[in-house]
Amino acid sequence: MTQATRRERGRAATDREIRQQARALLVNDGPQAVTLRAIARELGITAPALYRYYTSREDLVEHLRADVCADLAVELGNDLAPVPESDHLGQVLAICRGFRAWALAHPQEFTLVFASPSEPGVNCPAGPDGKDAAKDSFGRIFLTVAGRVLANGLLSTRPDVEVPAALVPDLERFRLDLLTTMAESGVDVPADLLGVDTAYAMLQFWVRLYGQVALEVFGQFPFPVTDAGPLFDSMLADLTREVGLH
Amino acid sequence: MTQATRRERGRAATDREIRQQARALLVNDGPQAVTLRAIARELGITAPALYRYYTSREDLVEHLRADVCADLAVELGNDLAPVPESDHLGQVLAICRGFRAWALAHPQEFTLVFASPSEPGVNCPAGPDGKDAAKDSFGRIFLTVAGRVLANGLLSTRPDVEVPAALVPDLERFRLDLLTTMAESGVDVPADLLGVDTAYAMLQFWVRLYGQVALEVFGQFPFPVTDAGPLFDSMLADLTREVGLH
DNA sequence: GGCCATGAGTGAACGGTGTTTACGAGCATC
DNA sequence: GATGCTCGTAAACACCGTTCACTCATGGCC
Repeated sequence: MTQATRRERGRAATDREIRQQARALLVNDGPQAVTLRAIARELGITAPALYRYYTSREDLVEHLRADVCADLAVELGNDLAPVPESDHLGQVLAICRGFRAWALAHPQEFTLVFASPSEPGVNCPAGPDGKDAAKDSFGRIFLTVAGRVLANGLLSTRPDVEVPAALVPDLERFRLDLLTTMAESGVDVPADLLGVDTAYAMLQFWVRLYGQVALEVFGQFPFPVTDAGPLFDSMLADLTREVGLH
Repeated sequence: MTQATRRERGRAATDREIRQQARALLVNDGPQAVTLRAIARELGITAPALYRYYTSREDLVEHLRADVCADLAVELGNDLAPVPESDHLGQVLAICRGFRAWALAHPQEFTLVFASPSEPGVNCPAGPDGKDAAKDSFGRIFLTVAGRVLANGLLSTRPDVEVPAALVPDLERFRLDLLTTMAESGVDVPADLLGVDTAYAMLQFWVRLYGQVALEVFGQFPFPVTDAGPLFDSMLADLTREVGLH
């Protein structure tokens, strides 16, 4: 079981503790509170000791981002679990509502992961294939649901919206990426069911979902909204209707 | 002209300089670089002197937010100027594109003003009427354009989308707020042209505009996008079509 | 014109931060 | 048992926001 040596186990344990405490500070007191000295204090060690685990504070925060993503992924998985796999609309609604609920419940984490203005490549510790390794676990769960919907031929792109020509090359790459990712997740999507138009529809879906959630988290309504829930559901209904999901 | 005394003029001048330097630091080196000591250093004074002007660093940042808003408002005004007032669609496009361009060109400022996770009341120095005084100048310019469109009866809400019942009270307040604000801006909008459904449409318009811009600024696309411009224009076309603007 | 309150700015200090460096104790291995 | 490697410490440096006691020019008032 634990082939790791005694030292390795100890190291892994404190590493877990570090991230755990960092996370607690982030949630309870905001991002400016996640400070090396505070983390060390909670663990009963001194700040420089943390440099045995992370090269800098920013490095730690980066790993924190990945942790948050992973947690979000399992949380969305839990939201998805009670919905029967055959209820495709229900699954889509569950994951979208789950994402919103998570974001509203964890604004600090949401900001850290989804609203940090950083040039690409700095923010995300890219995996060996150049992809964002951290957010992948989160994206995968979205794509698994989307894949199941696609595999059942439940999506119908609107013929009246045409894909902007300038986006076609990017979308083509996205399409291939989707197909491989879905295949990895065990969902077999016939390639002809996922055209460039479908990829475009998925992009637009995400844009609106992300946008609505971000607006809610940052409270950027043009007037005080007592309950944004119905607004979100209205948007969600519009969204599912537009992609032909019923 | 300058009735102010010598001291008052000096005070106002250094205040301007403070905000100017703070702004420069924000733009060039990010929010964490706008530090009291750095600002003071640039001005050739010491940090405690800044406390004669602002009660704390947070207070200064708050005023910085207002400055940014005001600048955004005048910039949008400039974008709007070359478009003839009769070209309503052109005005709407100009202001939306202007907002996007500003956000992409000033990500730090955008984050500061539009993506800071803060409970309401803390963030914005509310005016005497309880409204967000800073963002008002920015919202007003949007509303002026919207008002002109409305006054000409160019908006047609879709009959197939119904307003969520839970939002009606909020929307009613928003509607009245809109009418008074538009009247203040010199645009006379007949009250019957701005129903709750129209207010809802305007809300949705803003949600999608804000959402798309935020997504672009934070680069949260599910795949690398070489040029997001066409995507934005596509969304904008969709948006104007949905509100019946042609 | 002289007086004095006021207000801008200073310097030192306190407690906090990230980070580097030199050093010591303990574990794993030969 | 000696050796080397790893985790952790203590001290130090350079910053940061903020407070406080202090100067000193300014501006209103007699």
